[in-house]
Amino acid sequence: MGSGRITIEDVAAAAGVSRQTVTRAMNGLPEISRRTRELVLRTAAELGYRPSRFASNLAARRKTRAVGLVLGSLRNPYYTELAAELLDVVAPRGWHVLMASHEQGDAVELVAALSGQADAIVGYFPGDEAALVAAARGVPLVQMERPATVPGMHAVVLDFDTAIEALLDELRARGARRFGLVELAAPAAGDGAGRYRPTFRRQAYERHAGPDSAAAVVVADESIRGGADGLARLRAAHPDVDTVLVFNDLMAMGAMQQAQLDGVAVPGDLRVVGVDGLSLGAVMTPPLSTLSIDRRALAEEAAGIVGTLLDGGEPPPHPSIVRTVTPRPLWRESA
Amino acid sequence: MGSGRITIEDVAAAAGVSRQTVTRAMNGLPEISRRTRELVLRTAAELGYRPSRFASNLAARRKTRAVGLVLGSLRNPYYTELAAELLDVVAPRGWHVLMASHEQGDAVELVAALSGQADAIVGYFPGDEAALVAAARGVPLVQMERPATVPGMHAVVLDFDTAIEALLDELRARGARRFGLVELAAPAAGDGAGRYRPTFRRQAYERHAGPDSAAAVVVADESIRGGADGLARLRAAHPDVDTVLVFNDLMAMGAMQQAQLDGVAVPGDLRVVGVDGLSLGAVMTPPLSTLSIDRRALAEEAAGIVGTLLDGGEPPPHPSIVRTVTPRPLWRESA
DNA sequence: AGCGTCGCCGTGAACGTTCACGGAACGCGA
DNA sequence: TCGCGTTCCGTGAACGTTCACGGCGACGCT
Repeated sequence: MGSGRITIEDVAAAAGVSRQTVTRAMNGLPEISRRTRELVLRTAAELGYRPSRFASNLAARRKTRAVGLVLGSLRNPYYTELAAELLDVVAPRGWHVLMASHEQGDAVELVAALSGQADAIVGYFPGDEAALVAAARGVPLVQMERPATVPGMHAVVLDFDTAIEALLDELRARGARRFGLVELAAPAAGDGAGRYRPTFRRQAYERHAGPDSAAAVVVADESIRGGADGLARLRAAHPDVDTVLVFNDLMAMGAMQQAQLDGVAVPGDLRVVGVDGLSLGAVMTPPLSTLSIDRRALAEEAAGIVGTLLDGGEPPPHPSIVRTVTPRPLWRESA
Repeated sequence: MGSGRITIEDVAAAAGVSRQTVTRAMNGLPEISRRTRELVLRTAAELGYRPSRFASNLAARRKTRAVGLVLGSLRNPYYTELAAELLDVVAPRGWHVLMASHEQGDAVELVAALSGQADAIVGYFPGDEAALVAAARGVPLVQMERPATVPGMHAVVLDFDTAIEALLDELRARGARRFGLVELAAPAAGDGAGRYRPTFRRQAYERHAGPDSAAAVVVADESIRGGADGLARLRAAHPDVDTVLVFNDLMAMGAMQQAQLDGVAVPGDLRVVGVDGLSLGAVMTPPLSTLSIDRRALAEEAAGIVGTLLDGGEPPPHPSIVRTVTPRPLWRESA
């Protein structure tokens, strides 16, 4: 009983063999007899021996990569579908994925915790960028839906300006006269903690929905309930709104539910369109129109950045790598 | 240019300082002057130095735990909500979570890959248990919804027998006369790869739904589309079925969608009840009744097993630890 | 001048495993 | 008996970092 941990030497001593023989037994290597293998395995089990994965990986010069993924919430299908895509993208390369969400703590804490276990961290990081790269302790950060402004931080951003302009044009062609927006109360990709800052979606909306539409904005929580509540408030304050854009699909589902509750016909009385492009939107009644974000593309761009950062030339190519993905309208029946 | 990797010594040499000074600079430790810290940081960046997390964790005697989580799919909210719960449960303990899903490969491969990076692996493992524990190379496995039959494998199981009996009783009280079941084609928790084996849900159904109901079973894929397709086939073959139990909520959503498409009133003409208890079921029209699985309890039991296994007395307490969770009906309007 | 303190920096020795060897014991044919 | 191959097993030396020291100037105080 040295200083706590049971090492390979303890097992070797107890079994009356050498280190190397224990290794052979544990890892199923050849050059060991059936008898001793079983002996070693048995005594290892009795002692409760558990190899140190750190020592093992170090000694074996294993180059296995792990990327941390920080999401807003695992209860929002958008994030989990993004996670699914990222897994699909990085699995062929043999990378592992460490998961974390904002529900577990401050982004800076999450990054700090992850930095010891991951070779790169991608995802949504609210908070001060400088603090984030400091917490990362040298492991590269790839931020989503927010441009990178400090070295060490990279990004894949969404071009909402282009996307929302096109979306609103088409909605007008379909008869929309008065727009409204259900905006996010505490932007996941925002800057300050707790402090509200208009999201890129809102900025694009206000730029393209007409001068009088900037007033028809309510903020709501990022949940089904929040979306329902938001729509109720929006309609109370602006009864003339005939087309509402909702921050994301989850909230849009809540909004549609609320509309149904209030006897408002969708899309007859009110056009509803979300953002995200969740497949679950298709099973709503009516199916939800949405500004679809190509999560596969997001994942691929992020993985691409990580790849060039990790496997690329020794010096980091550029201060910051930024790539862009443009959302596209997905017309279903709700608008 | 030793043998590829840039080590701390390379940086030290390039900066004209010692190992320890580089460590101090990289980790923000005291006992170093401002000048040299910046010098070291700069040369480290130029060289593209990236500390080995394995060496670091080993030398620092860090005891950070990581648990692997193997799920069926990240596109099924049931799994991701379970993941969310597990994260919530283990985050306070400071554990990390490595994510993997069946979509990325065979469970045995996943376990083998994860075993090098995780201290324990929990989740859904189709396939031969012995092969799984072999692939785990000593790291404990906690299996969900399937009892453990070999040492090294532990489990948290679901008591569908009790739950489904109660469910069917209540459905009969509500007027159900003829039951049907949409069963899973390729059970995630099954035994063989590809080879069909009745799930515990089906076994319980057949035991309690009456002798004539065993025939009214169709198998379908684990997806919304699969559920829709399954219901269509079930109704074609058994038009007299007035109450259908669907393997999970995702498939049940598809079934409801199909019913609506076919002009079948739910619950008027057909009662539909799923399994899982997804919160998203509440936004369906009509809201989906379901046999709710307490994912928080599942996660807590799994984490509990891992905890006793890892922190417990040196010898593993028992050949196998098995804990049970009982699903409970969640009545909404679809039944 | 002597002494203690403080700030900065460097040197062995871990940490727990795997890799590349080398070597003993045994069997077998010539 | 010798030679040779097989099978099994053990011994340094890595792997790349952090920890616990110890050293060495500079400075201030008595």
